[in-house]
Amino acid sequence: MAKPKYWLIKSEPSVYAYAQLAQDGKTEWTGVRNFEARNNIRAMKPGDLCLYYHSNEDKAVVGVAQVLTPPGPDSTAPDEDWAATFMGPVTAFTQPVALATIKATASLKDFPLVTRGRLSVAPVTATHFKQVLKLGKTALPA
DNA sequence: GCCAACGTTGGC
DNA sequence: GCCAACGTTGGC
Repeated sequence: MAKPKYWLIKSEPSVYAYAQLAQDGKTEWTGVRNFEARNNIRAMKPGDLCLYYHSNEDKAVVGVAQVLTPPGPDSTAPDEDWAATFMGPVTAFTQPVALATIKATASLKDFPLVTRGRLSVAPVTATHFKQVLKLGKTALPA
């Protein structure tokens, strides 16, 4: 498979937590209602890896998800021009990486959670992705 | 629960 | 095409 791209996706744990994704095995990632986030979804391809951030209650990156399908229309808004993909679980972090930790890490100064707090789907560099994995004390499954 | 940040909308 | 008003998000 081609080299994956990396993303940050956000969800409120009370709406759809990572544990729910792990339990479901896959879910349609819907509800994005922001043009920039939509365009980011449209740039996704199967095999891309996503850091999964819990906003509000947790304020921490808690795991890694992966893109399962090419982006298509958001089935929750069939008459509007939005996008969605199916996501599957990859691994939960051994240790969640708190927003405060990310903000306190100099090399993550440009991480999208810091610079673009409200963007729900954002690209992440391979370097940042690896750093967050390390902070989460987690390795990707082989 | 408050408020700051920011994206979107709509009037001009 | 600008910009003020508004609504929503999300950290604190």
